[in-house]
Amino acid sequence: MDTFQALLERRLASALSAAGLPRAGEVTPAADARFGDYQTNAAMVLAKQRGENPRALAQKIVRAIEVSDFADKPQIAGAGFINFTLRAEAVAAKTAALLNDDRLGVARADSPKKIVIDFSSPNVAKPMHIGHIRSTVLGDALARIAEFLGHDVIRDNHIGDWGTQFGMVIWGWKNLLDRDALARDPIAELVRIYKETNERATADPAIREACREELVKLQAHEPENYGIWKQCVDLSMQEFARTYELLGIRHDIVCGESFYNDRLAGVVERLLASGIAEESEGAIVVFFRDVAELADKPIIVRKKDGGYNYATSDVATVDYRVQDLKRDTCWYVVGAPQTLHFRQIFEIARREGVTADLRHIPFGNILGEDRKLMKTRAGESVPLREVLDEAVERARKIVEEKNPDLAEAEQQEIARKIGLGAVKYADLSQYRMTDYVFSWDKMLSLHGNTAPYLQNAYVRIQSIFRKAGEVPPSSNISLTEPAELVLAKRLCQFAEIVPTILNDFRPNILANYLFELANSFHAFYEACPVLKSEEPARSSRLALCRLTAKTLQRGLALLGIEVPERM
RNA sequence: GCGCCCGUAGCUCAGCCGGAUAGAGCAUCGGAUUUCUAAUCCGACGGUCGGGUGUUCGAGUCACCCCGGGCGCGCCA
Repeated sequence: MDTFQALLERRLASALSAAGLPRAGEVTPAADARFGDYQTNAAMVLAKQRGENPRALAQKIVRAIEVSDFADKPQIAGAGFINFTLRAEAVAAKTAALLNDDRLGVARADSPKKIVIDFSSPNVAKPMHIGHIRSTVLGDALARIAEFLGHDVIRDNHIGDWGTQFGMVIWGWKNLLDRDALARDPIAELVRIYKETNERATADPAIREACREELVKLQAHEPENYGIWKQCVDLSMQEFARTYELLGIRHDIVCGESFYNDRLAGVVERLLASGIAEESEGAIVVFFRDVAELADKPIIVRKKDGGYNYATSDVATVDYRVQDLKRDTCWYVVGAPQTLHFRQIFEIARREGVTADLRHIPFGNILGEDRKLMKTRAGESVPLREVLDEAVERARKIVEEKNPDLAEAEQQEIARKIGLGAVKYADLSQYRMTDYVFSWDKMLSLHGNTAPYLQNAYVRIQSIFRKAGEVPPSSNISLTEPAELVLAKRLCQFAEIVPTILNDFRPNILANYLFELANSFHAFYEACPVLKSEEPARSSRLALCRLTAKTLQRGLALLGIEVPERM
């Protein structure tokens, strides 16, 4: 099923060909409703290329183009724009067709990719904190969208489960561990022993040395230390799993840093053999002398003490994803501060002949109301679980106040959908690079571009259907009121915008669309009574409601957000 | 020093490959309810898009130079 945009592009191409002109320009949604629904700049682009008059070229194109089966006669305006206005019957027919399409008109990708998405990536022996929201929620949404578009997606949790900090964790485990505390709250106890060990090591060189020895034993896979490490990983994973379950997020594989341990020596040998890496000041280093931005920014792949660092394991990770997982596309949903690191890693991969599309998808920070990095009063990062629990609790209070008659269990379930939806949407509705200010009042507001506002539109529709009782689903749609036409056109645009999200990894494009859809629906709801209207308007409006609900539900699902039936 | 990101209404933010008179929400002010969830809608007010130069028929968007803020840059991850 073609979108109107795709249809117009095809008709434009035919017209250009018939007029003896090369393909040029594009069809975009009109900037403003008074210019119709779609516009093309083809005449202006051609005029520039050929040094001809744009309006004359536009005339030529308009004479050659055939759109009368779904649009009014194209209008020429401004410097040479050609504007198209859809006919209401065509919009009605398209809307009716969408009702019977599970994909709501969204085409599958022409060439499906085999993608691995690296997202969330928390650190073992530390709690997930507010800073993990963006990677987790953004990566999950991109995975859902890519899958819906027909791509083959593997979700990989590249957990931080290896590194020098484990020397201290193991020393603390052996000397400071409180078993009861560990049973009560494993992560908190691991954090406590790590912090205390760190303090002692700072003050006492003997303890510092002992920690180093524990680390060396771990790296040699000495059974006791390896066992302690494994317990730390398992306990952490259990904790992460609870958070992911609450969020409704899953991974297909968990290949953390330790997964690559036995591949690191091989990576360095290979880089040395190929001349990509060289020895420098005792370390093994890759220089990028021929790349201007990287010329003075080498990267170490083996420390002078013989140890490897995360650059090494990231090179090994590229290998595994491309060769073992057979991926042609790798997305790294990792914060903006790591931009340089990934440029270096990708440049190494390029030198090794990797042709897969390696993409760092960076994002900005979450700020507190003071516009500084969000922290607790004590100056520590805010645990993610606390944020999510508070979101649900705040939503519950609102539901309780607005809808006291609902059973408590239902209130709780609604609160979960609203609270978590609010947190996710606050993140996804913003361009990923902007640092955004975390505000409970804003994200839980029923006004404006928020999850509850969108969920409310869905709920109002469900309420209509509950009142309507048994209605045979009709796809007889006639659009007479302006608000009906605006809503129907909006519904047709879903299929146009979804594929564009992945151009630059911007789920906020979808969020903005859904906000506008909900807006159009609310306007329709005010202007057009549904149940009290006469046939055939009643059936037609019910059909519009049904498609709106389906589109809201599907769109929010692509963002990882659920809809309640009441709220 | 080198590099990356951000700077749009009083506040919080949209604005995808350059396209027409730059849009929302909050706040402020004014309206709408015997009506399907007013948990909503409609309207008004509000802008030298940080500054400048350039490319272009056309620049918030592209290039270069400044200013301001954030972040990163050989042995942490």
